Amino acid sequence: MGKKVGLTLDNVIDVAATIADRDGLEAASLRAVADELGIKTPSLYNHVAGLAGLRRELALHAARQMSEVVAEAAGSDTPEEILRRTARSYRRFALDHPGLYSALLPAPKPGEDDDLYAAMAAPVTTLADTLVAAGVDEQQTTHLIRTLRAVVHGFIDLEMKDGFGMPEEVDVSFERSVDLVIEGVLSGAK
Amino acid sequence: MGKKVGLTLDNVIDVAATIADRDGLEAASLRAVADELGIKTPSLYNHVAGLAGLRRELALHAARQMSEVVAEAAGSDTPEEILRRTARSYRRFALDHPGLYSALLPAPKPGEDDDLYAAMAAPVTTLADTLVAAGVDEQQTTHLIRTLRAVVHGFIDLEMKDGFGMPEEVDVSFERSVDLVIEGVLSGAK
DNA sequence: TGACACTGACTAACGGCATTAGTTATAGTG
DNA sequence: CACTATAACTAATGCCGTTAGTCAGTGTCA
Repeated sequence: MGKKVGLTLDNVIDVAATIADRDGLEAASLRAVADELGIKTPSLYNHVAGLAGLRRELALHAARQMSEVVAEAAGSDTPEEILRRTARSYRRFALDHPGLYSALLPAPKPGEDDDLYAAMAAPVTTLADTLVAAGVDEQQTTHLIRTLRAVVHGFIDLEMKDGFGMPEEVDVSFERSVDLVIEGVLSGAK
Repeated sequence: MGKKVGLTLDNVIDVAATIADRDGLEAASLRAVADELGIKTPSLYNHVAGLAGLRRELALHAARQMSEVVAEAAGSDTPEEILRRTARSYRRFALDHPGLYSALLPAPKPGEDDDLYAAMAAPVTTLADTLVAAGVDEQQTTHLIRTLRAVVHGFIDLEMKDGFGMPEEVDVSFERSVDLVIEGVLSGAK
């Protein structure tokens, strides 16, 4: 039968990411990915360490893309604008790639998977630098970043899982949520 | 063999909730619940509509408990204090019952499961009433509640999935996040 | 060029889980 | 006391992940 199809890890990840974004992370099973690639499930083990490995690769893939997206947003004028654009980009990525975004949680423990941990920490680090550069007290940044992350992630998660009743004006709500927090963060402890 | 063990729906839910809170929602499988109850998996179908049905019952159970918890917090003096206590109670419930809290998402679509929808809407409705009573413009409450829910849920979700790097002072961060948002919400558009 | 190891596909088999269909004994009701 | 509904059961199917063992094509090196 078919031998040496010439499959690469990137190939596997791309297919898995597509399925995850289309049908949800759960749907990106080894079976589904293998079928889509035209191979049998066990053959995937030559590229990926089982389902857990596939999930890990997806998380890494997502973290890298997210880092790029967030890095692009860092090229603005004022700190407010940087934070606003970062938040918007973050949400846009999540809505465009719900499967990949889901793969981003849970995070690994600090000592457990250094590569993944570093990749996931990158956007947060960028944000931290921005805040410090804006004159925010370094002691406070930890708390402030947590607030920002909480608002943005919470909003996205509720939005994706349909936790909001009325479907309209969600964009407006997001803008207001982000503005409110940014304002509070930058004025409160400068 | 053993017949008529005298099992009730509440029994099933209690066991499932215990497993979910101890080992995670995923671990509350039909198999695990049946084993714990001393019956075989198919027998559960006499009490619950499969795994989806069990999850639905867990969500309903969680929503009712959450409503109680939130309702208790509504008995404070100032609107600020009500909101603060509500946020704290919400988080405490999530940390005490991580499995049940997970079952609370995703929410059903408005027309899909009216009982569950109503149960899950109750805490939000309580909050909305509180805000309006505090003099917040009714037009704005939708946005404001979304902000509050986003911060609280986002914080909890990141906390539970270990999305925060440093383990210490998470309580402090939560208080600051909530205070910041409450302040902004109540002062911004009163 | 030809032997040879490596790679990456395969088949076979197992175990966990959810689900459905069909069976049977118990418990409550007339 | 018979009858019916209930709530347990067994048996069987299918999906999924995983492991072990097999085998053919690919590239390398003497």
